[in-house]
Amino acid sequence: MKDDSTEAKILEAARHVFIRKGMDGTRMQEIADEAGINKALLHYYYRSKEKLFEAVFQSVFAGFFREMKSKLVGGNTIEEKVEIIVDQYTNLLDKNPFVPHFIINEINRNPLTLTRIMEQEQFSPQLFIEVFGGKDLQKKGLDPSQLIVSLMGMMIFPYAARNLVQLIYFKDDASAYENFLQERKIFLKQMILKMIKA
Amino acid sequence: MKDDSTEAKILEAARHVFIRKGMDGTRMQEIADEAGINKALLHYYYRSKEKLFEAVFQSVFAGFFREMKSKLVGGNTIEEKVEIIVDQYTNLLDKNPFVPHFIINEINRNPLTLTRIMEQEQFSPQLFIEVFGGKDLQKKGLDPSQLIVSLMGMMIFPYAARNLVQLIYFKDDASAYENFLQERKIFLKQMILKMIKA
DNA sequence: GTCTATATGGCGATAGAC
DNA sequence: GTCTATCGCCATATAGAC
Repeated sequence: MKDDSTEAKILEAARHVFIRKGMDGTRMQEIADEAGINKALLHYYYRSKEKLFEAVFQSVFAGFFREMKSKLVGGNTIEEKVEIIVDQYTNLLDKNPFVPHFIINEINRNPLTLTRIMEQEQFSPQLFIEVFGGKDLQKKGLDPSQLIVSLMGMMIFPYAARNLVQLIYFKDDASAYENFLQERKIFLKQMILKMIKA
Repeated sequence: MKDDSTEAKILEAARHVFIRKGMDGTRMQEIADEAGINKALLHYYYRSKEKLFEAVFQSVFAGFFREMKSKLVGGNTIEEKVEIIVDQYTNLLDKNPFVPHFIINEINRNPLTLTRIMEQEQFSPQLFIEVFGGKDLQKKGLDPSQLIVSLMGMMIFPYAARNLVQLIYFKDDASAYENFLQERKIFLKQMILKMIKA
């Protein structure tokens, strides 16, 4: 049963608007409209725009990290683990395509917000390093952090720069781009395995 | 000899501020302060904030594409070409670390701005596809556009998310991160060659 | 808790003197 | 061309009735 309290409706509406337009670009009126309530109520529940933004950010990324973590415990072979990571990441990005835009803006606004949430959720990059067998990689002369940053870039970029890539490569045909993203899952799994082979 | 006319000083100041804070986050007063002149002068030379922003965007990316293109004509073997692309890209990003942030914001604001400039400068992704030998890749079952999007992601992400990655992996030690980026050049060249091998 | 009305401040833009 | 002063608007935030 979905929480349809006013407070929850506001958070939900704020999530939509903030993710698309960022902190600066968002108007409180727009959030109020989307929530179907009055502007003054926003301030009644969340004292200020800044506080509302923080609440949204918290709710989005606490969930994000929690889900990533829970899925990462499964899988046995390195191939299976790679499959899980790619699928899980793309699932999250398909559901929330504006998250990369949102996160990059907040990184530049206040980098500590995100690390605080990561600590709260006990999420650390060490988790990824272990998944990829950090020791084994180093024996092969591969820096695990270089690999993980590459992985992130390859997965996130087509969403962060979606409008541009879609326009350039697909003449702005959205369904062709969806197809591209779908095929990309297979491509990514292949590439990652290629990269970690000696 | 550097152009120290008022008009040029304004564009330079606007470039700094807009790239860091984006269109919404930038105040005309801040640009005026950085240029050492009065706010009213901004409107004298560039009619509006929007027009000034467009002028900045044009100046940054016309140069960006022109430089990329001129460097891409050199090189013979595929190894040499990869070396050129990685070096050229990282050079540009080292000089303008906030460009990814800037560009991602503008992509979401108005995707057409960028493609218009690309057309002006006769820059097309076909250029990259040719560099990587698109026909050969397809024979190997590799989609050239998937490869190029991956390349972009791997190169750009560590700059777009710099503050976050630096904080997480290097406890916010900037010089350690510079080192990471330096080593990354070698890593990227290795990975790209691995990826395009059968 | 929810609304209408209003205060308060900030920002882009302009007027007009020099 | 460059400045000071100011307009007009819009957005956040609050007051106060219901």
